[in-house]
Amino acid sequence: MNEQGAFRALADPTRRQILMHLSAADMTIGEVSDRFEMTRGAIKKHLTILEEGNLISVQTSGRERINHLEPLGIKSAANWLNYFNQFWDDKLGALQSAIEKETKND
Amino acid sequence: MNEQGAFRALADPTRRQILMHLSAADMTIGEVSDRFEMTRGAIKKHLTILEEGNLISVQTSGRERINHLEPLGIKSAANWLNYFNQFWDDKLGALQSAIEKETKND
DNA sequence: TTGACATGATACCTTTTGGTGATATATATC
DNA sequence: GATATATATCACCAAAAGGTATCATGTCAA
Repeated sequence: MNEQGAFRALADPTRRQILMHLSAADMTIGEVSDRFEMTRGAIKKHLTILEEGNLISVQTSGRERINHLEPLGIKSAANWLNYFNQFWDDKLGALQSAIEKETKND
Repeated sequence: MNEQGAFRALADPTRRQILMHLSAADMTIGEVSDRFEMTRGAIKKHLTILEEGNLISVQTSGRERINHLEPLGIKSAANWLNYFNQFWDDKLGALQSAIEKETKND
């Protein structure tokens, strides 16, 4: 629950692109902003919103802030969406129930 | 692809609640707005945005408009999120690859 | 300690968003 | 036809979002 922060963060295309970049490697704010034609300030705001949605987490190292992907928010959004699978695809729903069972036994 | 409309629509909590209501039953605009303390006009706007994101589709019947859940948009958002599973949960990723294979053989 | 570098923070601007209220149109129903 | 019902549309408003520019702070390196 509390998927609001995650869905709010996911609504912006720039933020989704940031997540894609962070899936390739952890990055500092500067490294992220190098990949966009936008000021550091704007990127910093996006990173803050991603952090609030628990889609990324941040580790400070000296004067750098290293951003990396965080499962929590992404999973909460994905779980919310997966609720709807049951309404049009029973087979998929059954398999995903199996996954949940499986992952609990880790 | 083109998941922007879906994610934009999902960002608002009222719209996510509407989807939950529509998962129980198809509803006219009036029936949806009866479930919220908000004007019909506001609900109509939300339904338009949900339709633009392909999260619902609408069938006209006389003077009524019947809204019902639509897999397309929800699946496109879910698929986008599922891409990230591979980065922290190999077992889950493997099982979901199996699902994709399975559902293609339908 | 001085200077360069990475980030933090703030004020400001424009556009979008989420909502209201009023009015118009189309369709049932009597 | 007259009237009630369901929705459509439009103007309007306040607040939030997305961006810039500027200045402050903390840290590394010589």
